[in-house]
Amino acid sequence: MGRPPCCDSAGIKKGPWTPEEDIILISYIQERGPGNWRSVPTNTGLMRCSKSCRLRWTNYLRPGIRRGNFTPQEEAVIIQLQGLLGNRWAVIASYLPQRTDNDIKNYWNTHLKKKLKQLHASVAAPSPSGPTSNLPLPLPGINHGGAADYASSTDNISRLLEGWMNSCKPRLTTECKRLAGEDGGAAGFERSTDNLSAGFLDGQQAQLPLSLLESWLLEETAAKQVEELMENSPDAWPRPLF
DNA sequence: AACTCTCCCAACCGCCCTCCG
DNA sequence: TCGGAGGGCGGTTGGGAGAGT
Repeated sequence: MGRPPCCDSAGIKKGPWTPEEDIILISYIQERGPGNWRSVPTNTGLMRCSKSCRLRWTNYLRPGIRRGNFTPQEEAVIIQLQGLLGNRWAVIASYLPQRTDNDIKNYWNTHLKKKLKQLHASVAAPSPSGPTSNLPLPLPGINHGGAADYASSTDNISRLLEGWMNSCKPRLTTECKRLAGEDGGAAGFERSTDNLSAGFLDGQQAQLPLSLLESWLLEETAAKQVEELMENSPDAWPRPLF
Protein backbone atom coordinates (compact mmCIF):
# COMPACT_ATOMS: atom_id res chain seq x y z
CA MET A 1 0.00 0.00 0.00
CA GLY A 2 1.17 3.48 -0.71
CA ARG A 3 0.93 6.52 1.47
CA PRO A 4 -2.41 8.16 2.01
CA PRO A 5 -3.13 10.90 -0.50
CA CYS A 6 -1.41 14.17 0.25
CA CYS A 7 -4.47 16.20 -0.69
CA ASP A 8 -7.14 14.94 1.65
CA SER A 9 -6.84 17.64 4.24
CA ALA A 10 -9.61 20.16 4.57
CA GLY A 11 -9.31 23.48 2.79
CA ILE A 12 -7.42 22.12 -0.19
CA LYS A 13 -8.82 23.41 -3.44
CA LYS A 14 -9.36 21.00 -6.34
CA GLY A 15 -10.40 21.37 -9.92
CA PRO A 16 -9.27 23.67 -12.71
CA TRP A 17 -6.63 26.29 -11.97
CA THR A 18 -7.53 29.95 -12.29
CA PRO A 19 -5.29 32.45 -14.11
CA GLU A 20 -4.57 34.09 -10.75
CA GLU A 21 -3.31 30.83 -9.29
CA ASP A 22 -1.19 30.26 -12.38
CA ILE A 23 0.40 33.68 -12.01
CA ILE A 24 1.19 33.06 -8.37
CA LEU A 25 2.77 29.71 -9.15
CA ILE A 26 4.78 31.05 -12.09
CA SER A 27 6.03 34.00 -10.08
CA TYR A 28 7.11 31.75 -7.25
CA ILE A 29 8.94 29.31 -9.53
CA GLN A 30 10.59 32.12 -11.45
CA GLU A 31 11.90 33.39 -8.16
CA ARG A 32 12.88 30.11 -6.48
CA GLY A 33 13.02 27.62 -9.32
CA PRO A 34 11.06 24.36 -9.51
CA GLY A 35 11.45 21.79 -6.74
CA ASN A 36 10.63 21.52 -3.06
CA TRP A 37 6.99 21.35 -4.01
CA ARG A 38 5.96 20.72 -0.45
CA SER A 39 6.84 24.28 0.42
CA VAL A 40 5.07 25.86 -2.54
CA PRO A 41 1.54 26.01 -1.08
CA THR A 42 2.89 27.29 2.25
CA ASN A 43 5.05 29.98 0.71
CA THR A 44 2.60 31.13 -1.94
CA GLY A 45 -0.65 30.87 -0.03
CA LEU A 46 -2.09 28.70 -2.77
CA MET A 47 -4.80 26.43 -1.44
CA ARG A 48 -3.43 23.58 -3.52
CA CYS A 49 -1.55 20.48 -2.56
CA SER A 50 2.09 20.13 -3.57
CA LYS A 51 1.34 17.49 -6.14
CA SER A 52 -1.21 19.67 -7.82
CA CYS A 53 1.34 22.51 -8.03
CA ARG A 54 3.97 20.24 -9.51
CA LEU A 55 1.53 18.80 -12.03
CA ARG A 56 0.28 22.21 -13.07
CA TRP A 57 3.83 23.38 -13.61
CA THR A 58 5.17 20.33 -15.45
CA ASN A 59 2.12 19.75 -17.62
CA TYR A 60 0.99 23.23 -18.39
CA LEU A 61 3.02 26.19 -17.18
CA ARG A 62 6.58 25.00 -17.78
CA PRO A 63 8.30 26.98 -20.55
CA GLY A 64 8.94 25.26 -23.85
CA ILE A 65 5.80 23.17 -23.88
CA ARG A 66 4.34 22.78 -27.31
CA ARG A 67 0.59 22.54 -27.50
CA GLY A 68 -1.72 21.67 -30.33
CA ASN A 69 -1.70 18.92 -32.91
CA PHE A 70 0.98 16.29 -33.00
CA THR A 71 2.94 16.04 -36.23
CA PRO A 72 3.15 12.74 -38.13
CA GLN A 73 6.80 12.55 -37.12
CA GLU A 74 5.91 12.93 -33.45
CA GLU A 75 3.23 10.28 -33.87
CA ALA A 76 5.77 7.93 -35.39
CA VAL A 77 8.19 8.47 -32.53
CA ILE A 78 5.48 7.84 -29.95
CA ILE A 79 4.22 4.71 -31.63
CA GLN A 80 7.67 3.29 -32.02
CA LEU A 81 8.81 4.09 -28.48
CA GLN A 82 5.54 2.81 -27.03
CA GLY A 83 6.14 -0.44 -28.83
CA LEU A 84 9.63 -0.60 -27.42
CA LEU A 85 9.12 0.66 -23.91
CA GLY A 86 5.45 0.13 -23.18
CA ASN A 87 3.46 2.80 -21.38
CA ARG A 88 6.50 4.52 -19.94
CA TRP A 89 5.23 7.92 -20.85
CA ALA A 90 7.82 9.86 -18.94
CA VAL A 91 10.64 8.13 -20.80
CA ILE A 92 8.86 8.60 -24.11
CA ALA A 93 8.31 12.25 -23.28
CA SER A 94 12.04 12.67 -22.70
CA TYR A 95 12.51 12.04 -26.40
CA LEU A 96 9.91 14.66 -27.29
CA PRO A 97 11.04 17.47 -25.00
CA GLN A 98 8.34 19.86 -26.13
CA ARG A 99 5.58 17.44 -25.10
CA THR A 100 4.59 16.39 -21.62
CA ASP A 101 4.07 12.81 -20.54
CA ASN A 102 0.44 13.66 -19.85
CA ASP A 103 -0.03 15.02 -23.35
CA ILE A 104 1.56 11.98 -24.90
CA LYS A 105 -0.49 9.67 -22.72
CA ASN A 106 -3.69 11.49 -23.62
CA TYR A 107 -2.83 11.52 -27.29
CA TRP A 108 -2.06 7.84 -27.20
CA ASN A 109 -5.29 6.97 -25.44
CA THR A 110 -7.53 9.18 -27.54
CA HIS A 111 -5.94 9.00 -30.99
CA LEU A 112 -3.16 6.55 -31.54
CA LYS A 113 -4.78 3.51 -29.94
CA LYS A 114 -7.72 3.80 -32.29
CA LYS A 115 -5.51 4.59 -35.22
CA LEU A 116 -3.33 1.56 -34.67
CA LYS A 117 -6.31 -0.72 -34.18
CA GLN A 118 -7.67 0.42 -37.52
CA LEU A 119 -4.26 0.05 -39.05
CA HIS A 120 -3.87 -3.42 -37.67
CA ALA A 121 -7.27 -4.36 -39.00
CA SER A 122 -6.25 -3.19 -42.44
CA VAL A 123 -2.90 -4.99 -42.19
CA ALA A 124 -4.79 -8.17 -41.34
CA ALA A 125 -6.37 -7.85 -44.77
CA PRO A 126 -3.24 -6.93 -46.72
CA SER A 127 -3.42 -5.00 -49.92
CA PRO A 128 -1.13 -5.75 -52.88
CA SER A 129 0.26 -2.24 -52.73
CA GLY A 130 2.45 -3.13 -49.73
CA PRO A 131 3.34 -0.91 -46.76
CA THR A 132 2.02 2.59 -46.59
CA SER A 133 3.54 5.77 -45.27
CA ASN A 134 1.08 5.77 -42.36
CA LEU A 135 2.76 2.79 -40.72
CA PRO A 136 4.71 3.46 -37.55
CA LEU A 137 8.28 4.42 -38.05
CA PRO A 138 10.00 1.06 -37.73
CA LEU A 139 13.41 0.35 -36.27
CA PRO A 140 15.57 -2.55 -37.41
CA GLY A 141 17.69 -5.13 -35.58
CA ILE A 142 15.20 -6.65 -33.19
CA ASN A 143 14.03 -10.21 -32.67
CA HIS A 144 10.46 -11.25 -33.21
CA GLY A 145 9.54 -12.79 -29.90
CA GLY A 146 6.30 -12.23 -28.03
CA ALA A 147 5.01 -8.74 -27.35
CA ALA A 148 5.98 -8.80 -23.68
CA ASP A 149 9.54 -9.86 -24.43
CA TYR A 150 9.74 -7.31 -27.16
CA ALA A 151 8.64 -4.49 -24.94
CA SER A 152 10.73 -5.33 -21.92
CA SER A 153 13.98 -6.75 -23.20
CA THR A 154 16.96 -4.50 -22.76
CA ASP A 155 18.85 -6.87 -25.03
CA ASN A 156 16.39 -6.12 -27.75
CA ILE A 157 16.66 -2.42 -27.14
CA SER A 158 20.41 -2.65 -27.24
CA ARG A 159 20.35 -4.63 -30.47
CA LEU A 160 17.79 -2.32 -31.90
CA LEU A 161 19.88 0.73 -31.18
CA GLU A 162 22.94 -0.94 -32.60
CA GLY A 163 21.16 -1.83 -35.80
CA TRP A 164 19.44 1.47 -36.00
CA MET A 165 22.64 3.42 -35.47
CA ASN A 166 24.47 1.34 -38.03
CA SER A 167 21.74 1.81 -40.57
CA CYS A 168 21.78 5.56 -40.25
CA LYS A 169 25.38 6.08 -39.21
CA PRO A 170 26.43 7.81 -42.43
CA ARG A 171 23.67 10.36 -42.11
CA LEU A 172 24.21 10.85 -38.40
CA THR A 173 27.92 11.23 -38.88
CA THR A 174 27.30 13.91 -41.45
CA GLU A 175 24.89 15.60 -39.09
CA CYS A 176 27.38 15.43 -36.23
CA LYS A 177 30.05 16.95 -38.38
CA ARG A 178 27.71 19.71 -39.30
CA LEU A 179 26.82 20.34 -35.66
CA ALA A 180 30.21 19.84 -34.09
CA GLY A 181 32.56 20.94 -36.83
CA GLU A 182 34.61 18.74 -39.14
CA ASP A 183 37.25 17.73 -36.59
CA GLY A 184 34.83 16.79 -33.79
CA GLY A 185 32.22 15.01 -35.85
CA ALA A 186 33.21 11.39 -35.47
CA ALA A 187 33.92 11.70 -31.77
CA GLY A 188 30.66 13.54 -31.38
CA PHE A 189 28.84 10.71 -33.07
CA GLU A 190 30.37 8.08 -30.83
CA ARG A 191 29.45 10.08 -27.76
CA SER A 192 25.95 10.50 -29.12
CA THR A 193 25.33 6.81 -29.63
CA ASP A 194 26.74 6.01 -26.20
CA ASN A 195 24.53 8.58 -24.57
CA LEU A 196 21.50 7.47 -26.48
CA SER A 197 22.02 3.82 -25.57
CA ALA A 198 22.61 4.72 -21.95
CA GLY A 199 19.52 6.88 -21.93
CA PHE A 200 17.41 4.08 -23.35
CA LEU A 201 18.75 1.39 -21.10
CA ASP A 202 18.65 3.38 -17.92
CA GLY A 203 15.22 4.75 -18.66
CA GLN A 204 16.62 8.19 -18.21
CA GLN A 205 16.68 11.19 -20.43
CA ALA A 206 19.31 11.07 -23.11
CA GLN A 207 21.46 14.14 -23.11
CA LEU A 208 23.39 15.06 -26.20
CA PRO A 209 21.52 13.16 -28.87
CA LEU A 210 18.13 14.69 -28.28
CA SER A 211 18.65 17.48 -30.75
CA LEU A 212 20.30 15.12 -33.13
CA LEU A 213 17.58 12.52 -32.85
CA GLU A 214 14.92 15.14 -33.14
CA SER A 215 16.43 16.80 -36.15
CA TRP A 216 16.80 13.46 -37.83
CA LEU A 217 13.35 12.20 -36.99
CA LEU A 218 11.72 15.40 -38.04
CA GLU A 219 13.13 15.21 -41.49
CA GLU A 220 10.62 13.89 -43.94
CA THR A 221 13.39 12.11 -45.81
CA ALA A 222 13.84 9.84 -42.83
CA ALA A 223 10.36 8.45 -43.23
CA LYS A 224 11.07 7.90 -46.88
CA GLN A 225 14.27 6.05 -46.13
CA VAL A 226 12.41 3.82 -43.76
CA GLU A 227 9.72 3.10 -46.31
CA GLU A 228 12.37 2.04 -48.77
CA LEU A 229 14.01 -0.20 -46.19
CA MET A 230 10.69 -1.76 -45.34
CA GLU A 231 9.96 -2.54 -48.93
CA ASN A 232 13.41 -4.04 -49.45
CA SER A 233 13.45 -6.19 -46.31
CA PRO A 234 9.97 -6.35 -44.77
CA ASP A 235 10.87 -9.27 -42.48
CA ALA A 236 13.50 -7.23 -40.67
CA TRP A 237 10.91 -5.09 -38.86
CA PRO A 238 9.13 -5.73 -35.63
CA ARG A 239 5.46 -6.48 -35.73
CA PRO A 240 3.17 -3.88 -34.25
CA LEU A 241 2.09 -4.75 -30.74
CA PHE A 242 -1.59 -4.63 -31.60
C1' DA B 1 -33.41 26.20 -30.20
C1' DA B 2 -32.97 22.47 -27.19
C1' DC B 3 -31.38 18.25 -26.03
C1' DT B 4 -28.21 14.23 -26.27
C1' DC B 5 -24.02 12.14 -27.39
C1' DT B 6 -19.13 11.86 -28.03
C1' DC B 7 -14.61 13.34 -27.63
C1' DC B 8 -10.81 15.47 -25.47
C1' DC B 9 -7.79 16.85 -21.94
C1' DA B 10 -6.69 18.87 -17.39
C1' DA B 11 -6.49 17.17 -13.12
C1' DC B 12 -6.85 13.74 -9.56
C1' DC B 13 -5.75 9.28 -7.31
C1' DG B 14 -3.06 5.59 -5.80
C1' DC B 15 1.07 3.39 -5.89
C1' DC B 16 6.15 3.10 -6.28
C1' DC B 17 10.83 4.86 -5.77
C1' DT B 18 14.38 7.42 -3.60
C1' DC B 19 16.33 9.99 -0.09
C1' DC B 20 17.46 10.93 4.48
C1' DG B 21 17.57 10.83 9.45
C1' DT C 1 18.30 -1.43 8.60
C1' DC C 2 14.05 0.78 8.98
C1' DG C 3 10.47 3.98 8.44
C1' DG C 4 8.70 8.43 7.14
C1' DA C 5 8.45 12.12 3.76
C1' DG C 6 8.54 13.95 -0.70
C1' DG C 7 8.69 13.43 -5.60
C1' DG C 8 7.45 10.98 -9.74
C1' DC C 9 4.70 8.12 -12.67
C1' DG C 10 0.79 5.72 -14.93
C1' DG C 11 -4.16 4.91 -14.83
C1' DT C 12 -8.45 6.97 -14.56
C1' DT C 13 -12.08 10.38 -14.33
C1' DG C 14 -15.09 14.39 -14.76
C1' DG C 15 -16.51 18.29 -16.97
C1' DG C 16 -16.47 21.34 -20.86
C1' DA C 17 -16.82 21.89 -25.86
C1' DG C 18 -18.34 20.64 -30.12
C1' DA C 19 -21.08 17.63 -33.16
C1' DG C 20 -25.21 15.41 -34.20
C1' DT C 21 -30.23 14.90 -34.06
